[in-house]
Amino acid sequence: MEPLASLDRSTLRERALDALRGAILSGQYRPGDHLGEVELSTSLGVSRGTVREALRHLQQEGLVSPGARGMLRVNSLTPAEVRELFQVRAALEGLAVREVIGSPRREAATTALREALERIAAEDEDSPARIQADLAFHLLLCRLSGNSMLVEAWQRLEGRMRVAILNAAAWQAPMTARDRHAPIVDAIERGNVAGAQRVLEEHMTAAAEHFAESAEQP
Amino acid sequence: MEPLASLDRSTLRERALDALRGAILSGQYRPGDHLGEVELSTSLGVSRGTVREALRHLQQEGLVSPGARGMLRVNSLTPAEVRELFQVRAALEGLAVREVIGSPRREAATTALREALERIAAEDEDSPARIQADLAFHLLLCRLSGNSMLVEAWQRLEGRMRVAILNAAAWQAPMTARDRHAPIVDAIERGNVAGAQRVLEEHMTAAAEHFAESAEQP
DNA sequence: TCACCCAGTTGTGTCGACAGTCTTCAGGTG
DNA sequence: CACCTGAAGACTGTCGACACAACTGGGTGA
Repeated sequence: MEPLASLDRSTLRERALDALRGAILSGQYRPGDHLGEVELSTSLGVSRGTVREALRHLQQEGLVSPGARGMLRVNSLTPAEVRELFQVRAALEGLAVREVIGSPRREAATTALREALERIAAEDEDSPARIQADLAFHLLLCRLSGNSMLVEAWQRLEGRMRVAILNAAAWQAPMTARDRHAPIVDAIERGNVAGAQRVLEEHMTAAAEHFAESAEQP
Repeated sequence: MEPLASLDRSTLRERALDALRGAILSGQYRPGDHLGEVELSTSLGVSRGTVREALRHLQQEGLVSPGARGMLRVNSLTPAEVRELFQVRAALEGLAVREVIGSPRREAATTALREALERIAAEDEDSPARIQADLAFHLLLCRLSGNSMLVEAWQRLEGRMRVAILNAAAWQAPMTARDRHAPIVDAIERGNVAGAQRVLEEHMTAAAEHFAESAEQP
């Protein structure tokens, strides 16, 4: 007789948060849509206060922003903001690259990054899972730096990144292609700080332009 | 007859948030202290729900973190986290420096930064106002980059920075001295990217060590 | 003596209700 | 016809109460 699976101890607030975040990131709510507390609480089957807390959390994540009379709306990013966002990402991941290369665990790190590369390649192009794998690669890079504050800062940007990606109706496969990411890992393996940073920078700039352009013609 | 001053339209939640943040950052609550919803709501004279929302906000700011049974406690940082924090700051402000130097408004920026420098010097050493002015200088640097996402990312770190500073019982005046910051502005004025970044990096490293050491012997 | 059980206390989690505000629109008034 | 006025509707802001889980301390039986 197998042991019982441990019970789900998450609070309603957490589950509501996940549900709302998922609904927004899956495109169920489009940028500009109004998220009413009453409507959401009835459809989720929880009280308004619980929904409210989840919405406030999403607000701090940057997925929704307050409009007139405190009413929350799904956020969207201007092309300029998209470019700015990827600049910040480049700065953060640049630090990550420097740290990874300078760390004694560089070998193990490259191995882990190559595995993440495989997981990207294993997903269908244009699928949400591929986006997830792509972001997971970059997050792993941050984690491998061993800098927990860096990881936190990056994760706080994640919501907005997903908004930017989501707004790009036409998701171009080349953006997640192996040859975009592999050179980064290669440079890390060789211990080439300048090279890794340059490749990363180029990747971010290209991505920024791609998503910024998509945001220009809604 | 002069026009009436516009009324304060802030919500109770915002005021509770400010009050709690101020209480923590002024040292009224020390790291590790338990922040009970009931206690706070009675002393602030608002309902638990309102306090609750403010606490959740502080949680996302990194000022408090959940302990056993979801009870919130005032956060403290380990020396390692302090060093990591300042590394991230260096990366972000490094980007800011690059952007400011590359922007056409570089002259106006240096003027503004020098004014901020004056405001630091105008405050008494070892005073909270001086810490405020110091942080304002760095925030201004980020703002002048024109990158709103950078500003946001920096501000999300601000809470934790203040925790780190607060934990350093002995605030050493040299940390906010003019000769710590002036070289940064000088290098920006000269358009010396590498120099500005190096000075900034040194400033951050020195600050990190200072605050990390203070955190080591509580 | 020690393990166990059982209130009592102290927290947070969640809810439903009331209050206040802004918008909208119909209707009256000059 | 333009404008002011009032009522209705749709929101969010705020509150108090109940439910529930975890720790605490003392009593009980072997």
